[in-house]
Amino acid sequence: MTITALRGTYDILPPQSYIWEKAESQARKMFALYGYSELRTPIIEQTQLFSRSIGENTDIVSKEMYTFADRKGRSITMRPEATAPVVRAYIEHKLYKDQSLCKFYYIGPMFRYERPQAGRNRQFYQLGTEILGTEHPYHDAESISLAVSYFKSLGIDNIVVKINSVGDAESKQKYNSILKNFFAGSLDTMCPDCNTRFEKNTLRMLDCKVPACKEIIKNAPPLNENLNDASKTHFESVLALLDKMKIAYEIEPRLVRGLDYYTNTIFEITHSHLGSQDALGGGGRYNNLIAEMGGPQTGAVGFAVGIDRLVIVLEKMTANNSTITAGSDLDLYILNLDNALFTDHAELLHSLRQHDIRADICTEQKSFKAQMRSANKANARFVLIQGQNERDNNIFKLKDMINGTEEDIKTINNNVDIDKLVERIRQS
RNA sequence: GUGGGUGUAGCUCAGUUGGUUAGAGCGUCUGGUUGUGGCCCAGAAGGUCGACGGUUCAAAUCCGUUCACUCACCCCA
Repeated sequence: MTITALRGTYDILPPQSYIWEKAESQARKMFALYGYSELRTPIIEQTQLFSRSIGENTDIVSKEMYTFADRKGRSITMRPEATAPVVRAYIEHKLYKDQSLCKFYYIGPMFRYERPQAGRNRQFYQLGTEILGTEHPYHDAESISLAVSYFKSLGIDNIVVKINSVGDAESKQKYNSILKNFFAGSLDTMCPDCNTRFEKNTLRMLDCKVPACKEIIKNAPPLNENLNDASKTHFESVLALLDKMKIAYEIEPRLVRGLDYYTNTIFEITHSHLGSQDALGGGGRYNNLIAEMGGPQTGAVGFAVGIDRLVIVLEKMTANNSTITAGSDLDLYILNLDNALFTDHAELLHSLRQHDIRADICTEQKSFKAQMRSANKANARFVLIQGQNERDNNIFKLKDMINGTEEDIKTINNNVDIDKLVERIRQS
């Protein structure tokens, strides 16, 4: 039996890899534009980091983590998300001492042990940002506007920004008890999931899709009417900034996220071309996490984009119009017509590449026609032809593959004037 | 973890009520007069029919088991 990639993991082959490169390089451009610096954290961390930050009772921690014991019996987990590691690094290196505000971005693989489906894998990729050391509503709005601008810069339309506020710690706690009181009487008519959620994460009952539960949820006291003044003001400021930036959004009072650390603003960006896993990105504010993890009491906000899902959308776009194309074309392809000349050609190839000419050489001894076919397949702009005939006449032939013409390039002792040749190739 | 769908050539897929040597298109390779690509034409290579077991004179086809892929639930990016 041949060895295959693990379930939920996959190889990214060309030409698909060009789409990934494009998505990532465009992200780096946008992050630079908005003043973010890259922060790379390890893929493995102490298990505690995630169980404490994301929440012991969340789905991610309770059933989806890649956790194992290392050779000394320590519990190690492959990161299921990047916010906790970034916060850990922020605290570990006391970055809050350098400046009041830190703006970071990250790009890399994350791991969750789930059943794979459209747009969901066990090793998946995220790019995202975190702004640490701020409670200012502007930074909530900037996170959203950055994500939206990034998608637009890739030519993606049809995105929907969904936004909500879960309020600060005080509001969350208060609303939680209001909800418990409300649902307590109806538990026996609600689904098993809702019954466990009632104990572990009451907020998420609002998100249930079972029809019978929905009926009951409809009459639940809405989240946004139970925010305290500070939370309400913060949320309104965020919305006002989005309005100023002309970023469209939908307020989703039932939007709840499955990570415990969120406070105040939470948001999600969805796209209609995706399957049932339609969230292209999401994020929110976490004002208490840094303090809970042993840092100063200071706020932060961030978002993450699922690159796998983004690539799905981009692929569907390129199927219609080819905005993003593969780019492995050659400037020059050197034929191999006579073994005695091969080392000369290899030497020439080497110096052409040192002059930034994209070039390659045929190493197979096959027919002229077959070598020309290879040159054509490699999408070479020019083909360099030299067999014994040309060698005897002290020339190379340079064939233009677009119009089919050939010209002679003079050689002395089978050396060309490399600068002239480079210039000639660049002209086209 | 639960449920549905699908496994035949490198890729996309045909394959009759079980019946000779399992096919097509695309791709690959080689030719179409001495050393010239694309287009066209010809030919070739390439398969343990996902794996294992069963029924049968005979299985890609029927049955069982298993694995993988895929979609959905849960949840998330």
